[in-house]
Amino acid sequence: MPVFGCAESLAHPATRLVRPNPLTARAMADNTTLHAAFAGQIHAALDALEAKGVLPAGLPRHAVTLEAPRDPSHGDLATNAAMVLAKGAATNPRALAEALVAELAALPLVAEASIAGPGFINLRLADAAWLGELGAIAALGADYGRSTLGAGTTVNVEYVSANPTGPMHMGHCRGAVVGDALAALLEFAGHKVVREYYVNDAGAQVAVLARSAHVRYREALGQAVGEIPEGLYPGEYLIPVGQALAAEFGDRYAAAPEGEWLGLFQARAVAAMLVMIRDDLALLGIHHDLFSSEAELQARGKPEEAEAWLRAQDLVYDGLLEAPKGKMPEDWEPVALPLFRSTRFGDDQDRPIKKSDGSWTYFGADLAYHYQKAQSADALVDIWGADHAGTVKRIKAAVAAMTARDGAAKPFEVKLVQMVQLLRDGEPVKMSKRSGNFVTLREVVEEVGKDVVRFTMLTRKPEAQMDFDFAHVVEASKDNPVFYLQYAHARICSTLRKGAAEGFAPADGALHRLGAEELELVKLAAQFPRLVESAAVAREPHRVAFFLGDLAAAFHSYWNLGNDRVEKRFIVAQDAELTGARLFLATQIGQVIRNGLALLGVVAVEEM
RNA sequence: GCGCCCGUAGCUCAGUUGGAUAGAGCACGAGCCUUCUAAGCUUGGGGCCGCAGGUUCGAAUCCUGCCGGGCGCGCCA
Repeated sequence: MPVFGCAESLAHPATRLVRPNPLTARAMADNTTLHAAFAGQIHAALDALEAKGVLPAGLPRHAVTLEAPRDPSHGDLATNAAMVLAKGAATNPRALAEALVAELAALPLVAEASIAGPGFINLRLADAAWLGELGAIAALGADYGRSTLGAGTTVNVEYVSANPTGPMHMGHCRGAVVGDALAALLEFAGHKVVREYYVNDAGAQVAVLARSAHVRYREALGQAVGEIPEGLYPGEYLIPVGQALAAEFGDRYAAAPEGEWLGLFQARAVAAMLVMIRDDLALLGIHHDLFSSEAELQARGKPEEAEAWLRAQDLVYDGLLEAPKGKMPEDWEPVALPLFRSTRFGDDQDRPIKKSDGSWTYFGADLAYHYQKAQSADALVDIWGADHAGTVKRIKAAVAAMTARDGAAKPFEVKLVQMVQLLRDGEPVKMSKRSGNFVTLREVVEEVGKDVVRFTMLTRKPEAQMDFDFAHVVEASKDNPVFYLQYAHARICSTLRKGAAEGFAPADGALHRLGAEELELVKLAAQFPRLVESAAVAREPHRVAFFLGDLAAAFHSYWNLGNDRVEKRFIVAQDAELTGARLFLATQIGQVIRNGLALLGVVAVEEM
């Protein structure tokens, strides 16, 4: 991440960056992380070089980075400043690095500053710097890692948005979890977040739902309906809907023409489906702030408004729809339809916003819907299944066009979530849509548990395909990342319990007693605030899961030192001072694990 | 045919948005339990980062073209 890029300046206002020594107890209380503090120090050092005339004033610093080197032997922090700025300073990287090192080495918490390779500057921090971070974790507790990066701007995250025609199934699961974790991550990173669900209650699908409910309604009235007709939803979940309709309306609509009951049954059935969907989502701990109805959007004339404005801009015109590019339908005929000029924004062809019967296409309404969302947010994120990848360009085009209406176009991203293949003992689980025999979210959550489902969905980057094997995700071994992480936390808790039973409490009075191995653990945990920020910027919650895996591994590794060396155990009975410091360390590592798991919506268990 | 995603150890995947000698788990080999949970840890071998060019101080990462896999390509949603 650029030290002085725009994200960084949002997060850490200039006043903080120029503070002479941010690494003080007071700075810690302000939630200044070590990383942010040293970004400021480098800035200050470069200013000093400018003042001395070593560096020309005003060189762009956006490419300057400060990061923890991959190889810990290189030090705690590294910057490429000398390499990046050497050309502009008309000198070579090493000469500039030497000048910069002289400035940085003088800082109180820098133990060592050295030049490496082509001109990297490696900083090794004093132990006190890391021990201070341990104190910061304790002071901030559940807020450790919380960032001001988002600067209070509002991000609307739309996720799930499954058609309200049945229960949630596993096809919806990954997007639901990724969206929900992303929402939590953005909130933690300082954004206001709106969690939104778009209810497609206006299209052909919900008419089919209403007809299906009507069959179940007649069934509830005692009619023999036989097999559910082809093309309708056969699922048994509509039986109670039919019963409720029968109880409410008696036989009034049993033989009535469709026109008399379709709208009514549709509304009743959609409402019932939404109750069911919310219950299903609640099983995963997912709660949206807002359910937006497509039918309502249309009733308020929003698509018409959008069309009128787009026509005025010549972004919608009446034209001939191009033939589909793939396999050609036999009944294809060219028709004139109102088309949005998405080709101007890189799409392959212009896209219809209305059907030939005058009703809105999904896209036509969706365009107006996104404009509606943009009015109350600074940025939009949609989480979609990969099967909708083909429509990304048109909606991005539409949002760019529509939001330009109010000034600059709003940032808008579509995150595609790839398919999950369900396996049972290595064999694909067969799903037949025709019979309505899909694996529901509820079944899976009830079988393996909420935490397992959520964590597993986040153990892969969203755009990579994933297998979900029922046997593997509940396995109690280190092969299973959910378990591995929970086990680390449970170990910490059991250690604290045992310590308490023996009369020891965590204490920060003698943290200097902690050795090199303990500091390694602290250094890793201290990466958490920066990780939160980079994961939020990238909109990638899975990074939190991977970080926690690394932290758990480091913890288990440290723990096992005690196998061979009794003096490295957390509880050293004859040394209360050291035990207090170690238990303090354990407490704070546990805190970071909890904070990370909280972002993922996973409960940290205290014993297993 | 076109668009999007993916291609990294035998397998499953990370890779800090362009940084230093590309990492972890599984599997395979060798070790560690009188213990705060061995449900764990240590250690060894294993790589043309799909291929070929390009951009620059520097590429697994960015650009172009191929190859292979997945998803999609009606006025459906």
